[in-house]
Amino acid sequence: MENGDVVSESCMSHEEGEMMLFSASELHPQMPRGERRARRRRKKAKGDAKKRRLNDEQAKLLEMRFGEDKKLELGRKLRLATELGLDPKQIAVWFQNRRARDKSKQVEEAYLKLKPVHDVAVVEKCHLENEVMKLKERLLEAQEKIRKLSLSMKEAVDGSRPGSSTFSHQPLVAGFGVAEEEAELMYIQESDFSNYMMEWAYF
DNA sequence: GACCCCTAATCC
DNA sequence: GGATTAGGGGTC
Repeated sequence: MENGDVVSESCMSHEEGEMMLFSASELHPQMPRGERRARRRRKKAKGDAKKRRLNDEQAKLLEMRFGEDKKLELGRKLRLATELGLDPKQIAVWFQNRRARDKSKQVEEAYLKLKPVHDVAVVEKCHLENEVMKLKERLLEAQEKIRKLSLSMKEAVDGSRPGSSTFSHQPLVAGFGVAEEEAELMYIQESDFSNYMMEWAYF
């Protein structure tokens, strides 16, 4: 189709039009209903207006000029319009649409660049969360062990009074089901134990 | 008033 | 159905 050809009338049915009206209202909730109707009427009235498709040469030159500079000053617009035999408004619209296409392309490229980075980060996050869960479980287990040990030690200390020394060299946890190597740790000076428990309480 | 954004209409 | 042209509202 050459520049200047008349575009045929819309083949959209009334029902289709109403459906489109609905989607427009969803996306432009701020637009009053009356205004939407008026807008549709205006659009329909302009159904006879010419919609000019640019020919290859015009498109090629516009692309070239766009490559030189994406913005369009008044002088440049008028010159281009004369050069291509187009309405200056058309030139402005073309540049506007071209900038929009350029922007969406850039957004798409940025997305494609960021996506793998994002995906790696998600996997890493998953691993770290797993790690945190495991560490929390270990911490709970350790806290439980400490609680049991402190209880047994307290009982042992209480049982050795009165007349007991400040040192207790008995294996305090023997008989409480604690592993051998852990039991060895139980030869603790009573004062050290108290200090330790105070620190633990502080935490 | 130029520009951006969303959208409809139309082309291919 | 994607690409293109153009209308129209909103913003600065």
